[in-house]
Amino acid sequence: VVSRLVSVAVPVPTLGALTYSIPDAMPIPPPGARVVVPLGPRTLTGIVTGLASATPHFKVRDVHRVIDADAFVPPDVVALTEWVAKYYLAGPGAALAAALPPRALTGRVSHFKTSRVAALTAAGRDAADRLAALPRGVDVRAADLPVRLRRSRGRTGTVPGEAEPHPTGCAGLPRSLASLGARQREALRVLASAARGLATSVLSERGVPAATLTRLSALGLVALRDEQVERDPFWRAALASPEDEPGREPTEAQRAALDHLVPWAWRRTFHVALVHGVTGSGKTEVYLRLADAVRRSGRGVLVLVPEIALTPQVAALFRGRFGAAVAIQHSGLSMGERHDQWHRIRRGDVDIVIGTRSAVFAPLARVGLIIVDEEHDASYKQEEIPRYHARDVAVMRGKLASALVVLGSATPTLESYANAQAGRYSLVTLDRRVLERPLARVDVVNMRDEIAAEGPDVVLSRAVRAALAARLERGEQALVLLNRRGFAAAVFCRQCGASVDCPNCSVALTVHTGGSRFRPAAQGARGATPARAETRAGGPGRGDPGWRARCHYCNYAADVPRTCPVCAAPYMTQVGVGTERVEAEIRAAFPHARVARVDRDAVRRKGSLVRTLSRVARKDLDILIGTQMIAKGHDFPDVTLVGVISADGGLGLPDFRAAERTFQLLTQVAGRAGRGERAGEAIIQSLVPHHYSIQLARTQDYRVFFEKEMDFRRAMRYPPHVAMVNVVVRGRSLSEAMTRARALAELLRSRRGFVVLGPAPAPLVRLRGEHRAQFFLKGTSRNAMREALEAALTARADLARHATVDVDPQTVL
DNA sequence: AGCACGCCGACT
DNA sequence: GTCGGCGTGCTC
Repeated sequence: VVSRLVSVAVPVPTLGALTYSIPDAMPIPPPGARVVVPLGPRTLTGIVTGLASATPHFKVRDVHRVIDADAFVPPDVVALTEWVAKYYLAGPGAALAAALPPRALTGRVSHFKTSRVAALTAAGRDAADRLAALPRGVDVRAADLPVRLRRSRGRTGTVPGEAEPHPTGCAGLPRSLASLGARQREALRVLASAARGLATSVLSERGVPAATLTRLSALGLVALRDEQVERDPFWRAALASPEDEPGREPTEAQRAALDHLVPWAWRRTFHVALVHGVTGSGKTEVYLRLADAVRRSGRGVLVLVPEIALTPQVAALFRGRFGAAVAIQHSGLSMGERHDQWHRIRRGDVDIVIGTRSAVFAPLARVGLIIVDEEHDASYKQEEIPRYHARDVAVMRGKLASALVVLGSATPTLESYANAQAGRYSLVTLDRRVLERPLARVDVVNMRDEIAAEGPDVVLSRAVRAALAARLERGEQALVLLNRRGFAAAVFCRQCGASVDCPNCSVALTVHTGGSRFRPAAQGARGATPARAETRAGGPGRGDPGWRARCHYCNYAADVPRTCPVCAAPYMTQVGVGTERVEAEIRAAFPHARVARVDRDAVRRKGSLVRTLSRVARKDLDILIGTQMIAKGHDFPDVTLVGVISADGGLGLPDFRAAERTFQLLTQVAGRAGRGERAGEAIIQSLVPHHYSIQLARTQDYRVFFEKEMDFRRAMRYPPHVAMVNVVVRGRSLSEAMTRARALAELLRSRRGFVVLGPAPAPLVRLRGEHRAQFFLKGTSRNAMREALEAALTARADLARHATVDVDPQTVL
């Protein structure tokens, strides 16, 4: 008797693969096919992961329906998600969900999204033609335009607004083209070039709001219809058209890199290469040529980038070089767009996929090359279940597909560089910038000296102010980095010392200027402390609606109190500088400079980041202030100065990667300077200027940093010297969390192959109202840790529900 | 994740 | 006296 049992992964985070039977009347679905199954009182869609052989000791239920005769998710991607589920101790359903477009399983059965499309009607086309025929700037008079429009009689169920061209220029026209506003005319002009119409979302990005279309529709000039369209996610990457020079010969270093990498790609065996190329060394050109070679050999290429919205250049370059053969996957796309792209890939319409971390699961066939650009970037780690690291998943996918995996960075993670040193990866080094452009000179300013000279409130050092002034004078651009958003980091009482904390989390609230136009009174001259924030002195907190205290973890917000909530003293003082404060200082110091800010608050609106970045590219901005967002791989040739307001933010954190993060950030941001013809300069402000991560970023000496940091990790037994797992346990009180954590840790301590450290209260001891305790597993055997954890979490499901397991944690807060 | 069951506060 | 809060358990 042939087994008619299948394993099905269901979109339920904590559940393993479940066994169902296939009724005789149905064909056995292959791995990757979707099936509709009953689960308790529910009915949901799952993915077949394979045949189930065992004779179960529970009653097996029938599959309701087999949706796909063939794999919906490619079988190798199913295998990859099974590996992810195991490695990261997530349920197979959760891992599979990461590989599917959003709501593929949980949404409605219909997977098709429609777009509202606007197109010109006959009358609209007529009107657009007439408008186009008019010379620009001519005042349009009603009498010249014999188009008559009448309002809909409003019969229900019909398209409102029929228009009819009037035979002659007749008097008494109720409406005419002359009455069309500028927006409406613009809409007609834009639509005239799109015979089949344009999606309203596209139109709104081009400055035609939906209201205008509704109005034109009522006038009968535009017809609105709902249509299933192939959405083009590239329209939003308006920055696009970076200067691509495909004809240019690769540099000698690029040639050498390709001579090493291309043969590996031909070999069709699994191999990992680390490309360590300094900022501006032309890694992207290597990727493009390598991708071209692999694509020509009939195999697929997967390109992972940290965040497309931040670095649209790489995607745009690939799109420019390879055109429609490229698909894009990232979180900035609408659900419909992501869905479309996923299906394009699955159908085999493309052979190159570019995307953020989730694209590592793209349903691309015959993968021959996987590129992980900026492999050090923290955004490759997903901080929700399944807590996978896309770089590591990429390596595993390469292994399963016998593909070449290329990891690229100017500041590789210790993990990757250690693998290269150990010979597990090959190492390709590009240690010069293209065209022999020098790396930026980096200076470190000791802020203690500045404080001594200028007072405790100094934000911009004399060196940074002078350098900014020089850039403005020369018409060059500057980036100013501070990796902390908001205006001030905390508010505290100078009488009793109490700080204003989040009621739900164990953190101080951050002061924001709020969404209002309000700018802090920054009337000070050079060296003044424009936004010195004391409530009694007219700073924030005097009931000004612009000032808010916000929690960056749970979004709690309150007005900044003017008196101390504890002792009622009116001496609330702000401490710690954020990007909003930096912006205020710079605007005060350079009132004529064109300044913009980029951080998560400033770019909340869709497209505003792209707009700001393109303003930099167009030289429409002099100074760009921002968080690490501005440190990513941008290529702005006229930026000759990078200022770092404080390099110290990360160094105080109780995180063993603090130094590595600081070194990476400083090296990367310094790499934004001097990429064009003029040399660049970076100035780093710090209270601990002699810290090795700062000093080695100054000399931009990766190798020395690597050796030094590896020594530290070895001595302290931290990754990559050992493997680590972090377990966070939650409870209503800290003692409850600690009790649970102790019980779980005790179950693990009896095992061999690793050690258990803790439990202890987590650094963020309270988060969103929950108390948190944590412990670590450290050891050389991931298998031992995984098996022990699986056993412990299964044995104590009551504890497991309050525990979160993070394998290879990137942050231990 | 849902959805049910099951015990403790403020209302018809 | 009930409605409903979410803690706990279960889903092939």
